[in-house]
Amino acid sequence: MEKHNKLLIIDDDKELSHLLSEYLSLEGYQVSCCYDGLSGLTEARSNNYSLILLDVMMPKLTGFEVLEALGGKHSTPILMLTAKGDESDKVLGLELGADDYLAKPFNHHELLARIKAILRRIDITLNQQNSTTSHLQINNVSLNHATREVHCHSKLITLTGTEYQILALLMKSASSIVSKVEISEQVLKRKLSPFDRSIDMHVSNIRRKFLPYSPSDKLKTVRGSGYIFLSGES
Amino acid sequence: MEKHNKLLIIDDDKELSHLLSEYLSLEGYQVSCCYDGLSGLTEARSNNYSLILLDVMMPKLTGFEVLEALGGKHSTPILMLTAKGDESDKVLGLELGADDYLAKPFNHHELLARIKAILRRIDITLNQQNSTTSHLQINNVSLNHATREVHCHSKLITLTGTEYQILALLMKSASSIVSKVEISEQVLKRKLSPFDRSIDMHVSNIRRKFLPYSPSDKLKTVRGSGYIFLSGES
DNA sequence: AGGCAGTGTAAAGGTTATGTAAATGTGGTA
DNA sequence: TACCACATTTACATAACCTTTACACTGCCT
Repeated sequence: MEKHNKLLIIDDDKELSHLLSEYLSLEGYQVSCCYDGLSGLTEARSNNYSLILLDVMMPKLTGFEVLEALGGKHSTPILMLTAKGDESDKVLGLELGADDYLAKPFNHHELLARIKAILRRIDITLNQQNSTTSHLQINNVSLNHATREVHCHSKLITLTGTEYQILALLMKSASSIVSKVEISEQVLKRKLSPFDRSIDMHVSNIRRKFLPYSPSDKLKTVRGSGYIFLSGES
Repeated sequence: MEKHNKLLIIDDDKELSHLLSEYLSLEGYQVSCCYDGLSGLTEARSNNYSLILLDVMMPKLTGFEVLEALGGKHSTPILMLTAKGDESDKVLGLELGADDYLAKPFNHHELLARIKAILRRIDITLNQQNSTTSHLQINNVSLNHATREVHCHSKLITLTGTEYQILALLMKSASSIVSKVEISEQVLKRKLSPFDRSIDMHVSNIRRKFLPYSPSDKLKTVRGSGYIFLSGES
């Protein structure tokens, strides 16, 4: 993952921009400045920055107008930085798509902390998405929830939706018994009626599909209680 | 993509919690409350919430201690909400992993706007992941977002707008199942009604157009779940 | 041992989701 | 208006799947 360190400051107050620029550079950021809304908008659209610091009161185009022009779902996060501490302005800015809103004069430590917080959240979100692809692996059996694929000893096993859900449930509760009542309610979404053999059939089918790849039966029957996924054998 | 609407309030001030809870419920959020840091921490760890509102001054465990216990990279975003408006406290909270920091007493419109801003940024980050790239290529299929052209083995394939969007969505989410509900909402911009066969038709048409150029079917049906773009074959 | 309830599983039956051709609807354009 | 491109609906065939049935078997009880 590339590092987030390119910042864009859009503010007509050159003195403040330079101060900020200097401070943030020392903190390891690469800072560019625009001194009016119009050129700021163009730069912002380049999608070349990790975060934008945006002032409201500016010639040509106000910060709010820049926000609107970018549309509410712009990919670069925006921290508004303005002299007007008015509550309604804050709400307006945030609703127009800003990610944060800091009133001037501000503490530069707080600004830095807020910049870091926004960028950190993006990193966490991105990382999390990749690991969200929940892999459930026990011994030589692995489930991929995103693709609904099951592998045993790296061989693909094709299960139906119901079979997959039952296996997933048993693996999730590995080493503890799962009753047929539970399976019926959670997977089949119905009460278990006295002579319903569906679950037995599904379990039987799962076992058959695993047979060529696995010597030992992974799904153990607990007579009168339910089934259990065995974790502790090959 | 599921909706972000579960909030957790961790605050020992029951009156405020209830007020907030009521207000946020009206705004469409599903709100839970914890009245001390310890139970709050447990709930927070459940990973069951879209966002957490966290107070600092609490019995048993302070908000800062909760933050530290969660670790700086917790997946659930946290908005700190506290009576102490001290600058250094803000910085501390943000550095410990909070995403935002609002001092009591606060304007409830601002709170709502800040909640929305955080959740919106997460949505944007997730959606954006691949769609930013104007050129998407997987195996021998390539999309050019700018011209909306599709090539397979360098041969131009002409798709209609809807077909293109469906293919793009499937490719963007390559290697994970995309449900018909998602396709309907994101491409057709409407809820999927029970006997709507439009998506099947579009997929069928896409397949037909690819047929002359590609031996293997790239769009796999996952019965009962949706479709998935296969990446890993010729 | 005998009986019985629970289980394994092959086969049959029924149900639902999907593939696709064709008909129909729709919005834009000349 | 007629036409075109496209989206949607209809209709039917098919495949995938789930459930039921039937019978054999197992473990457990007396």
